[in-house]
Amino acid sequence: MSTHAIHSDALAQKLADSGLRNTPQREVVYDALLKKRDHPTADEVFARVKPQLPGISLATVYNCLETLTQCDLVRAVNFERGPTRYCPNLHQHAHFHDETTGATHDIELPAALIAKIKSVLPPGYKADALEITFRGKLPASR
Amino acid sequence: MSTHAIHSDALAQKLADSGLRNTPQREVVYDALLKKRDHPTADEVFARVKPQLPGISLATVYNCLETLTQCDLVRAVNFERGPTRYCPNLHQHAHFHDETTGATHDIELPAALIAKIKSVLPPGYKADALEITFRGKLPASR
DNA sequence: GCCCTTCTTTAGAATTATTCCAATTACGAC
DNA sequence: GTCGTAATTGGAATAATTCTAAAGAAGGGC
Repeated sequence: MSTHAIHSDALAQKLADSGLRNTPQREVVYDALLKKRDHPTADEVFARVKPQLPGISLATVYNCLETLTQCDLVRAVNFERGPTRYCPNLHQHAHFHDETTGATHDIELPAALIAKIKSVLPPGYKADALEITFRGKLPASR
Repeated sequence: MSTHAIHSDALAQKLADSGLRNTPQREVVYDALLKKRDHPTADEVFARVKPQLPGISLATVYNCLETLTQCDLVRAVNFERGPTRYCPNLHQHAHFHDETTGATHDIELPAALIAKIKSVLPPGYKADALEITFRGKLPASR
């Protein structure tokens, strides 16, 4: 079974779990995120799926991204006031936002560190989500 | 010397350092942030300063907040797609965003932990800024 | 297979937060 | 005082996203 098929199954499964239908639009949007993991914006996703589904609308892309986020297949990421970006990496991870290129890199976080960070919360605080973002410049040589 | 005067001096000083002028608008905006540290939006700041300076415009509030941020007197904070919020706490700290009330609480971070977090970055990555946000629910009893 | 209900998609209008712009207004230096 | 720059103002403009109403599939029960 190809990687694509595995992911496609995961999509169908997760959608079914939430009582939602699998549609061509949702498939191509999810596919686009998996194929190029550069944290695209909704607009960028729209541009990427258009060739495969010329009739798709931007509103649908927004709908699909929202649905995928709800199903925990995709994570929405925000950097300051910029447009929301989407990331199919479900692993708990941080983001490094390169100010020179505007690119975003995933930074894996050891589970122990995450636990340690959550432990600074005062008693009674319970975190459902933890968002960690670095901002900086990468040497141009990369 | 009152706390206010100290802060007012800090404002004048920092502005002068950047070759900027101190204006009544900048003073009341900064004052509003210091007086009620609940991470207000630009709109909220606008509403709070209006009584003291009825002629002030929303554009000016945005300008002042931007200026204060540039001078490192204030930090701009973003939660997902919401409006930018402003925080006069310059201490390195994280934010806890309470999903029930929408309130934001500052979480102080030990310097050692910050260092540890930064140390997970691969070689070559240099972080100028680090943003840490928790999202969750606080017991209603608070 | 057909009908009914529900879920999706679509195009375009509407909204929200923010920035831009051009025209005053206010300082500070000389 | 005058001049040049900086700051403020109101309104128009923009960007990203959401809303809305209508049309289009898709299953389930018969």
